Amino acid sequence: MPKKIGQRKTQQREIIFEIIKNAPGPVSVQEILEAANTDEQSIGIATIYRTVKLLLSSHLIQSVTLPDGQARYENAELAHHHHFHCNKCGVVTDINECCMHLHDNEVAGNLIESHEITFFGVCKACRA
Amino acid sequence: MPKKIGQRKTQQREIIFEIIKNAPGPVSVQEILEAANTDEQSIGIATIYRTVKLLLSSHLIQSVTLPDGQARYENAELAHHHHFHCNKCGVVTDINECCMHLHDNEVAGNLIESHEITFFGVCKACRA
DNA sequence: TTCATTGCAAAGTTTTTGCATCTTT
DNA sequence: AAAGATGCAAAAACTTTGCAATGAA
Repeated sequence: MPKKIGQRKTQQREIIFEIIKNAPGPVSVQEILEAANTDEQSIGIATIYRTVKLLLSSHLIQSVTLPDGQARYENAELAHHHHFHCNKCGVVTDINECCMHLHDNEVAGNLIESHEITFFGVCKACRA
Repeated sequence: MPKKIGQRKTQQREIIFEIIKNAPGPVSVQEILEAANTDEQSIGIATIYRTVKLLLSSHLIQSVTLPDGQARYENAELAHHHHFHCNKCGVVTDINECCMHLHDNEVAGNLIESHEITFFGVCKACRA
């Protein structure tokens, strides 16, 4: 399955896609910007926004909108999972367990095809 | 349970809270602004933003983020519920049943304080 | 060499803040 | 009268866009 990112494969696009793929949870544009700007490399904010849009329309990443209203992006190839949002530090991480068992695919007369769960609380690090 | 809105009860705060409470669904800041500015009354945008924050921190309203990424607000007194988003007609409805039983208030080392679930599928009307 | 892509800076949007004035208590 | 709340306008924050320079093919 060839991954096509725009019409040309550039260093910036590779880096941005890698950052999103390797993150422990969905990342915001600000988080991508910080990760993309190190001593060795530097990517402009406009490129980040443009690349995120490009990756979205190529279905290589997908957006996750949590109840905090902040848009975040994650690799589109991930298995079914949910998200945990720390009320203290704001970090969002993936939760691979799914405690919902939809034997019942119907709720209140509606046919359920999928679901998204966001947990809120205090993360492992903030509890310490 | 007395409802305290800030330290003073003002007309603006009453109006904004009423708009949110009486709306048929969660409303955005823009929608509140439009509803609050009629021939008879006029409320500034800064007051809307300030009041929404105040109502949120007083837990009189809560924010809901629909798949369009826009932040919306609803009365917090609605019982614990979730949302169903119809993939066909786009309508969002409340789901009053909660099939999640968090006997376990810890997941992957994180302390769980609350959760939100969004179901996606085909609504009752679209199935007909 | 060609032309898509980048980075900067300017322009749009959205949200917050400072401050003088107004209103609640 | 005192102190919180409002409205305006300015400022800050967040996104998008134009354009000359750059770099992938």
